[in-house]
Amino acid sequence: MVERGTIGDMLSLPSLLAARLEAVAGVDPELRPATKPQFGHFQSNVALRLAKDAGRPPREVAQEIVASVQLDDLCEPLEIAGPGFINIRIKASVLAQVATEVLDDPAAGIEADPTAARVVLDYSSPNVAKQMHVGHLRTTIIGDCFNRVLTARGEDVLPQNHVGDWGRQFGMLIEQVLDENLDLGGLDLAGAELLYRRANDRLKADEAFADRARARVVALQAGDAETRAIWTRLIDISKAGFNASYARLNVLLRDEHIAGESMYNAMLGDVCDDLESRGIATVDDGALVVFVDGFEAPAILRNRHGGYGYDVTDVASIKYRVSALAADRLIYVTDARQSHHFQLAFAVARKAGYLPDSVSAEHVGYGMVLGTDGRPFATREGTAYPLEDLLDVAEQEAAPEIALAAIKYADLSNQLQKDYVFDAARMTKTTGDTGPYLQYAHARAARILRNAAEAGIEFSAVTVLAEPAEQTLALQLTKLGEVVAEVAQNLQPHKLCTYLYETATAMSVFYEQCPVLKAEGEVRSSRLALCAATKKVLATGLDLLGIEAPDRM
RNA sequence: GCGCUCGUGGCUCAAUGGAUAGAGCAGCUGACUACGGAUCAGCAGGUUGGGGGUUCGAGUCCCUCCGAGCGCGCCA
Repeated sequence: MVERGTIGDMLSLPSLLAARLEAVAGVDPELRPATKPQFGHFQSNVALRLAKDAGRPPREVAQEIVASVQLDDLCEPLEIAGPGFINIRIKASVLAQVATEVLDDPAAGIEADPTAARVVLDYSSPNVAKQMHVGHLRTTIIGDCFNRVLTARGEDVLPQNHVGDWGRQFGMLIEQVLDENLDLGGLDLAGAELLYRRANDRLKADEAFADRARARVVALQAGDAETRAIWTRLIDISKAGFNASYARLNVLLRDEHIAGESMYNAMLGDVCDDLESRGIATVDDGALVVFVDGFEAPAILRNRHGGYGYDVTDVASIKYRVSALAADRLIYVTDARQSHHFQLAFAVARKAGYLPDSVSAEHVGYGMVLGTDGRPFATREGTAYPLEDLLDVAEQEAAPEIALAAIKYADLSNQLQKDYVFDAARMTKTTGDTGPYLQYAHARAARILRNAAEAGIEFSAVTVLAEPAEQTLALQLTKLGEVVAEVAQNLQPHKLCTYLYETATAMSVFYEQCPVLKAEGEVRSSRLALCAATKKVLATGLDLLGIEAPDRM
């Protein structure tokens, strides 16, 4: 048997194996999950690499390692295969023990990062007086997932919703409100968007109106009371609309996370003055700009008309988040097209000293949402597709809880930078690699546990793992912690999706091959414990994706 | 013109420089008086866009070409 303190309490099973192998091999054994079941549970290729330097046959080197490594307490006898791979199979009793540890751990094996720090996470960022559209779906879902994953790792996550609540569009909006003598009390976000369109149409057609709109922007910036009051009302109307969408999406964003563009407005002048006085920013062609090595075009802090663009706003946001919010890590979740902009903003902030080397800054760029025709998802008129309508489309295929799971899983389960096709019929299927399939596997485990409870059958630990399907599932359950750690580091949610899909598949195979309630004695109680651990892992993992795991479907 | 992202079965996607490139969908064969089959088992389907190179080993790294999408100073 394994001594107490050698598993779980101190080291995860893979770390323990790696440490024992390294003690013999002298280098990191690069332990990997086995690529096929017949190769065992884990494999190491260390002999292949050592053999090259030593000028000896790889299998001979592998033999030496196998002969001297101490793994008898954890593993079946090691095997050497192919050109010199060392294949490792964990003992069933050890698998049972680590599976039980997952069951007993409230965090299901997810460990806090000892270097946890403050993460400022920028996502969602809708625009005032516009409904959220398909483009906001991804940033909101992805950001929400990062929020949950990083929080689970013990990070101090501070969401920042960079709402578009400032800029020239407010001149025309407010002027249109005044012209129409509009009662803002009866206006919702959809109505505000119509107002936006009316104002925008008129701006193009009516030069006098355009002049008044420009003057209104000046009044807004100068703090004119009536102008500010209308501006504030438009923001409140928009926030109510955003919150309705957030509630429907079941994401964690709240009003307190709103840090709109207007918040940085007062800082922009100071940033410009600071950078100009230190010679970092220079006047070029009438604009105040910063040239950075590696970038052909400069960042434009202030245009030739004295206006501020989004380069300087994001530089200010970096400065603010590092100094005032004490960020140790900055993450911006926006579409991939803004990649260049953020690399430039980061470079300017580094050059200015606003972003010290101790603080990391990452732009997570995601691809577009395409229709089934392979083109950007848009309305028939070619305008952006409203988010609420998109949810409606999915809910025509499945109940809201299922449809939302389908959408989120489809969004998170492929590499973020790729475009993906929004195919409501496909993503809501309950077979295959979909959100609903994962929910179903969870519901199956829940049903068995429910039936057991009704029958008064008790269980406590995983003790018997005679069947291959049981072993595969048990091993799978122990990997949640490392997968979550990897996602927190690399910000790739699809890795978690893949893991959960494999877990659901392992559960389904177990379900077919290993009757639980029809079994008896210790086998039954062990299988019940395995079901409980599976339910916990699936529910925990789905929650990190922002997906609910109902007990019944 | 420069830069970024991408190119893997009919379709949608995986794959830390490691073994015979894995899944799902669609197609075909099977398994239901069931812990609710919203499932499972199996078959078929691939010279990883082309060509070089590095390596014991390349879908992965380097070079080059082809193709797709997106960016490239005063909109955000």
